[in-house]
Amino acid sequence: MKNSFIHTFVSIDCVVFGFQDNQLNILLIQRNPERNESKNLKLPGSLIYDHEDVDAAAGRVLYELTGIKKMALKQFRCFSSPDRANKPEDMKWLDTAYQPNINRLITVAYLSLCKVDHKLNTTSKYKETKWCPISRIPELPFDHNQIVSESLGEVRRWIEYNPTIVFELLPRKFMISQLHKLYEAIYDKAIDIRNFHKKVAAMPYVVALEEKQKAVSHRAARYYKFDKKAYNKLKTNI
Amino acid sequence: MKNSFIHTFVSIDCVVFGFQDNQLNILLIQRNPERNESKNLKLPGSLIYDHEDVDAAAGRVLYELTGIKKMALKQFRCFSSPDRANKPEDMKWLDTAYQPNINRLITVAYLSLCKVDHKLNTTSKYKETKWCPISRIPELPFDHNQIVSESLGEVRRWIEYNPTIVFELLPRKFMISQLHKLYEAIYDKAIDIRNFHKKVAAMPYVVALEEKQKAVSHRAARYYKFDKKAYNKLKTNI
DNA sequence: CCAAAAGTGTTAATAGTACACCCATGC
DNA sequence: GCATGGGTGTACTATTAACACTTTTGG
Repeated sequence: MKNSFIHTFVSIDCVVFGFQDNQLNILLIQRNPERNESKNLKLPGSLIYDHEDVDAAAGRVLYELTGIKKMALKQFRCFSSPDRANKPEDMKWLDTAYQPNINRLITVAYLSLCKVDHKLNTTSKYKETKWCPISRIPELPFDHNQIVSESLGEVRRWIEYNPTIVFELLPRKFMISQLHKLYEAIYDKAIDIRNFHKKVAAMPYVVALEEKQKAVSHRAARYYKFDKKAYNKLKTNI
Repeated sequence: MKNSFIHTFVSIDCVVFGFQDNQLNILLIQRNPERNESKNLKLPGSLIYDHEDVDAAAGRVLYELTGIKKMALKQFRCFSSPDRANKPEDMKWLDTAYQPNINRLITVAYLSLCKVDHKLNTTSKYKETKWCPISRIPELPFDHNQIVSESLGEVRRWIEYNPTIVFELLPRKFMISQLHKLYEAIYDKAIDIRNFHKKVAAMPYVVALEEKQKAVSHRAARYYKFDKKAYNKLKTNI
């Protein structure tokens, strides 16, 4: 090679958020499922195939992981430091997982959102997965810790111009209290519950169901659902 | 190659905005300076060197273009369609400008902002440059038209969380009317001038100078400047 | 009747929008 | 004195923030 332009493999890595125990969690996978070590978790990701663009690759990885064909997905940044894949253990893993002599690897980071109670596809290459609270992310390979640390801000920005994506994190039927806790987790601050009720009441796309909570030792909460049609109608009217 | 993971060159492309004649303009360069054809303009960009990450490459291109070492810069999206570099004239240009047989090329798009009266570096490889109004961008190579079409929305989002970047587009000393026209151009709508004065008055980092316009056949406008220290102080107080 | 969480209204402050006239200057 | 663009204030509206008690239910 005469010049020194990079000629490189390209990967995508997904920061998949879930909501559990009133906290945001991130989905991590075991890098080497056979060895069940700790300190062996990473973000789900993949090299990109010839026929794909990066969005398609992210969609593929998420499909393999969750079985969902069109998950909410957002590209947020390309990570390309020349040093990002030169730790010995990371190079060794690339050798065996993909192919030897990957000298450089840039990655395009994606956000996605997933209901934690969704059954994950354990027949795929992602056999061992783990929801990990964002406050306790272990040491990860490559620059995955940096990717994770930039992701929450991106989720907040994403919600700014598409407030409906938060419902990807909740069950179909949810209670206002769940939505409330979710917002508190995302923005990491207390939100007044009365103002919050008012705010939700102003969202025509959050509709009350007849159904209520059962067998709880306090006043039963009403269930709500997200109505996509109502949202689209709202958007086209603006 | 046994498998079909992409092994590719990577470039960056910069959408450099300028403000001229009350319109946003984008800086385009002649692809082949010797042939001074029309329909031969492109976004400034470059392949990435071994020692660089994408931010550094964008900084390098902008430095070569403008002579400014640390231009305001924002990565906004990776463009990676398998088809993006397979028009015959684009492949031919890659052959001569870089090297033969570049089978695939992904690019990372950047935003930047530049004062249009800044002298551009015509001793570099970017000899022929042109400020082109965003309403009249010609047909560009690769997917540069798509990149441009996504860029204005990104500029708006950029301003959302860093309102100071707009001053990159104005002279050091500017009049409220210039700032006003700039906002109108960016948001593509009329903005009431009285409310705008109020808004500017509420920005402690826009400070009035003693100096006024001279030799104009109407009341002379006051000059203002952007005070970065005042902005940083404000930010740390929040 | 008590514990536990659900649900509900009012007021104050702030930010945003609409709107029209006088001012300074050169010619 | 007139044409040109500069600069100003007030009233209305919408949005956001602060704040505490009653309701329902199971045990």
